[in-house]
Amino acid sequence: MSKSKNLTRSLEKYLYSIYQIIEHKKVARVKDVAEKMKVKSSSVTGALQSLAKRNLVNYVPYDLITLTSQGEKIAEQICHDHLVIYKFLNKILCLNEHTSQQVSEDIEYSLSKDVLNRLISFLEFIDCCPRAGEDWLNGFHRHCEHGKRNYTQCKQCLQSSIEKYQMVLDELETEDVKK
Amino acid sequence: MSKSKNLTRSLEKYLYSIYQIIEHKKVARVKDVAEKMKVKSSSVTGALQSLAKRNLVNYVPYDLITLTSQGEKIAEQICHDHLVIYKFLNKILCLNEHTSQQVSEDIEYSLSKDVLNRLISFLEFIDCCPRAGEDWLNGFHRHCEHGKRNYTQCKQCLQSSIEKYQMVLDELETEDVKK
DNA sequence: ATTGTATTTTAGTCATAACTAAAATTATTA
DNA sequence: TAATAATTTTAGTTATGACTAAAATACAAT
Repeated sequence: MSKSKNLTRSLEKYLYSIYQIIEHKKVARVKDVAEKMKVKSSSVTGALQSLAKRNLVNYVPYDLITLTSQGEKIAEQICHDHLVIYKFLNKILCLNEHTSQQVSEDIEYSLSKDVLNRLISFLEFIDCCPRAGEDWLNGFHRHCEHGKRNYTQCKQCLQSSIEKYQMVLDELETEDVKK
Repeated sequence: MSKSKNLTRSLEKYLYSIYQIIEHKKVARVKDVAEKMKVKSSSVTGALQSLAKRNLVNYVPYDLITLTSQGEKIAEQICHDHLVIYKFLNKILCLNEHTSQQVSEDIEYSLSKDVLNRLISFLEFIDCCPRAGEDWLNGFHRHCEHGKRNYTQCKQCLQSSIEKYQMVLDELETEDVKK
């Protein structure tokens, strides 16, 4: 019933933080959330009351914090979306773990399902397209460092690509024959 | 002096909207901003007063809205960042213009210079790496529609890639000889 | 069990950023 | 130019989400 629509960005972050704390430390207390979110405990209480109204956490004053199944479902979704963006930033754009983590948390809430699905597809495609893959990404990372095209490396890359593609073609041929 | 640090997300959006309106219609009035931002005129007045305090707009009650050179500089930066994200969403992820526009506006404020620069590099790389380019992107767009790898198309793609790479290699060779 | 420390909550404040309704100003036109 | 229409501003309200300070509760330790 109560859609995630009503959830503000701030509350989503609280929910996600609680989920993570429970994952790591088994139980979550107000203090943990306050520390994680760099916020005062009193602010956490306010958020908990809001989340409880929306049936996402079981709020009992002075007690440990737990998520309702609904809250857990949303947190898992957030977690998943988060990971997609993290992977894109870290694996494709080759940003360090810390930056990727940070940015993916900030960004996530403003991305629609459309965009997230395209990112997932893109990650898949990089993995499965013979023209992309690890070595191609390494090419990109060199490009980031050196700026412009390096002729020697470009030649080497294309030569080994031709060999690799030939092999993939042979494999595809074999699979075709089997059928 | 007064850094963009003080600028809230909301005010940045106002600044950007004003900039765009001036670009398109030569002059900006409160009403235009209100319409563009889907907000009441009274909210615009409040924002203008805030922006004026930060020396980003020249606010004279009842008069036309103009940007200070400082405000213009920031707006241009926003515009630039915006375009980078738009291109990534539209050209690489192949999202339609409307979605790309929408999302890039929402997202932009949560991306650091690091990320934006990497996105720029990535767009450049897609353009200049012989293993990527238009036809490769088309491959990705097919992948988005069909889901998994299509053997026939994969074969065709690899075969024509081999030919293309050979040509690029020849070109590189020629350039090498010149030197 | 009482005292002292931790934690959590309540109550009240502040800033942002939207809103409505009414007043003020500017523009239009009869 | 006087009246009407359109625009803009002011004043006051609301919700979110942070904060502080003080009160309430829980936990530990003597």
